[in-house]
Order: sequence, then C-alpha cells, then structure tokens
Amino acid sequence: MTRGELAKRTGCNIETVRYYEKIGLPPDPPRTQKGYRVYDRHHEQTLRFIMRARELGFTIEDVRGLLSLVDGGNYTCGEIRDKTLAHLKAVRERIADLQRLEQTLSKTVADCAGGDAPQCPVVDALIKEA
Amino acid sequence: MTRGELAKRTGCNIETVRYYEKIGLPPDPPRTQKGYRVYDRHHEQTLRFIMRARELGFTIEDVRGLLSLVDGGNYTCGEIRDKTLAHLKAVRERIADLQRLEQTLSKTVADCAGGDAPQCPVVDALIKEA
DNA sequence: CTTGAGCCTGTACCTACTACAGGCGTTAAA
DNA sequence: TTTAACGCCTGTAGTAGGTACAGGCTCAAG
Repeated sequence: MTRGELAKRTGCNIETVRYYEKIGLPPDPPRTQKGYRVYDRHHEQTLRFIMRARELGFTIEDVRGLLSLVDGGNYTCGEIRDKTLAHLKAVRERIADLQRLEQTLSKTVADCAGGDAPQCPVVDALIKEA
Repeated sequence: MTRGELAKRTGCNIETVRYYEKIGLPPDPPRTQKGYRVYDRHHEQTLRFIMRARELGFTIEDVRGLLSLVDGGNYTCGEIRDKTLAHLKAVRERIADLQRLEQTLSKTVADCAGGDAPQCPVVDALIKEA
C-alpha cells in the first residue's frame, strides 16, 4: 500500500509517517522503481504500535526502546514493566505539578471582585514587589 | 545593571532574557555607546512578572496580553479574571487528560506478571491486533 | 599591559510533529 | 491519445519556549 493509504488506514497524518521514518522509528519500507514507498501489514502494525504508545504518553525515545525490545522478540514482562512504571511516575509527577498550579490559580482567582474594579488579586500575585 | 546581573538577581537564564526581548515581551532596554544593555528596576519588575506568569503556566501569548493590560495601567479585575479562568480551564483539562492516561497505564501495568515472563499485558495493549 | 570574565550577535538545537513548495508519476475521463 | 486532477517525492520552514554555543568585542583587575 502507498503512504497515503497507510495514513488513511491508521489515521496517522501522512507527513508524520515520513517523520517517523526519518527519525528511524519504523523499518524503512521498500520502494518501487520510481521511488514510491510500499508498505505491508507489518509496517501498518508497527505504525499502530507507535501511535498507541504515543497516545499513552510515551516519548519518542521511550517508543524506540519499546520497539527494539518487542521487535527483537526477546523482551520480558519485567523489562517492559520497568519502562512503563518509569513513565507512569513521570505522568504522576506532571499531574501533581499541574494540581499545585491549579490550586494556586483557583485560590488566587477566588479573591477577584471582578467587574470594573481597578485592583486584581491575580495581578497583585504576579507583581508581588519583593 | 547588566544582563548578567539581571539574570542573577531574578534567577532567569541569561539567554532567556535575550529571548524575551527578541519576541518583544519586555520593553527594550537602552544601550551604552558600545551596545551593552542597561536594565533598571522597572525592567527587573517586568521580568519577574513574566517569570511568575510562566510559572503559573500562562503561555507567552497569555503573558503578552496580561502585560499589555497591566502596563497600560487601565485593566479591570474582570478582564484579568476572564483570562485567568480561561487558563485555569485549560489546566484542568490537561489534568483530566493526564488522569485518564494514568488510569489506563496503571490498570494495564497492574496485570504484569513481571520477571522473565515472555508475555506482557502492556505489549499486548500496544499491539492489540485489529 | 595583559588576562580573564562578561557582553555582543547570529545561529543551531531540543520535542514531536505539521505544512507547504516545486517537481514527477499515475490514473481516469474525454 | 491527451489532459486534468490527484498523489507521491524531496527539502525546508514553522510551531512553543527556550537553551547553548561560536566567534568577536569590551571592560575591569592586577
């Protein structure tokens, strides 16, 4: 199948397919005599793997690591679990950061009088003369 | 004060000071005859404002809007509150996204046997033959 | 007068894509 | 058979929000 067909079947942006190839994520597809890429089921499966891993928030480098384990065929559950737990830890830290942020923002904005008042606690918090 | 001194006083990266100037966030500082930037208290205050707004997760464009309101001097609490609430909404959506992610990841990894097992539910979820 | 620090500019790099320009190739209708 | 429209090819630029480095001046201390 062509790059466009692959993109359509997977829902991946057609340019992103080329991008992944450029950074060496999926195996390079063979080409026709005129240089057109030709994909098969295995390429499609690999692309779906990449897309799902990205949806789960794994970085490109994480995905590269997962792919090399899985494509190598000799991964263990322990290895994958370690990578997943490391990623999960990062996600939880990011959530905690954002929750602190959310608290700060909502507490500050709760004091807003609103309307045409020329004073604003949000601005005060931002200026906060040292 | 010089750019280095400003950076040191505020804790801002020295290159970031120049970056903010380049994108037109703070007012351009005057220069010495030899081209050195000269900052005063007002520049420092503006930079701190930018840094605090960034810490609160406002985008650069948000900060630009806040600065123009605040530097203009004729902002109202209502205007600022609207911008803050819009930002807060974005933060909450991001948190919700990450929490869904966290749920998916932690549920999946919970089924891992670990160790040398050649099967892994995380990999299964990623491959998930359509 | 020299040496080292600090400033200047421009530019490249980072993540993870996305989009576009200009040029071929392919395919379907007229 | 021709031609129009679409799809693919490549390279490059742009996004956010910085960070870093190279090469060249300038400045202050000893």
